[in-house]
Amino acid sequence: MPELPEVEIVRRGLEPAMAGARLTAVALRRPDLRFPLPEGFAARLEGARIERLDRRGKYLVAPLSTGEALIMHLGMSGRFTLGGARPAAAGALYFAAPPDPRHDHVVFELASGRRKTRLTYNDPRRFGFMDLAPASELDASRHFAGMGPEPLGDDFTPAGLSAVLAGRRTPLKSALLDQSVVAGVGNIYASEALFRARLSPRRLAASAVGARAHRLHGAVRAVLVEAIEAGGSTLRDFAGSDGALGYFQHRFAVYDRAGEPCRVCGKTVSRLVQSGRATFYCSACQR
DNA sequence: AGAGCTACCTGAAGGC
DNA sequence: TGCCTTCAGGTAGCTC
Repeated sequence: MPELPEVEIVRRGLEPAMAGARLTAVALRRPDLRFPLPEGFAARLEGARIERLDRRGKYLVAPLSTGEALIMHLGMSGRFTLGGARPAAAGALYFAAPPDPRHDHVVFELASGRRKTRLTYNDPRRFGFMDLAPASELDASRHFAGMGPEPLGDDFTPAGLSAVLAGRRTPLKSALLDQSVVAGVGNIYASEALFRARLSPRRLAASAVGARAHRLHGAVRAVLVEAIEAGGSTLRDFAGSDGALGYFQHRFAVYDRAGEPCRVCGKTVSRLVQSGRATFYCSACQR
């Protein structure tokens, strides 16, 4: 489900409830998500105060008063439910979903002063995962070592992008999905960014250097910023913290639009499969 | 070393 | 209506 924009929307929704709160209890419905949870997971969390809620690529990272950080990845279908009061729209994060015993895997009890909140992690496909790592060595942790620059940060530059693409003999679309090239771009926004950059997804990555990399750099940033501003993309059931649905999907230029006319030139949008994932593009606009 | 495939797991949607 | 197949926003780990 979530790529960088959706994870960022979730982060913004959860942060007010999580930052500064204390974890008073952690309940595990099963010993693993996609991977086994780390040894003593609940015990290492209980009693800790959450300092902040950060994002790195598609990961959420919560540094704790214990010196460890809670690392969370939503996989394809992970979602958080905050509170326990009223149903809202179905979503990745919403207040008070009905209990789902089959897929509510982790339940955090939070306390801020005398206010208590429940945060539930639900994940039908169970591709998501959680981990703990020393907060001071996060960059070296197995999840973040080798991860590329944050696309909205200063470390992501046209020259840097050009340099990493230069050595890659893989289709440009596949390179964009590689989290070591740039963090947080997934299948939707890879197609969308390539359309904006007018670059073919089939083009060899090594050929997208110089001015082309410059265009791609700008396109990646623009599409991610706009998607965040739109509250993310709601394909099935993603929603923000207040239950609001993202609406960026209405602005897709090519994603999931195979057979429909290109919004720029009118030619039919094409679909192909690269590295096992669907790619959408306009063969007239993108070269 | 780098690139490409498969596995992982469940639910939704489409075809018949 | 129901059964079957296909597809889905993720990453890790295996092959070549």
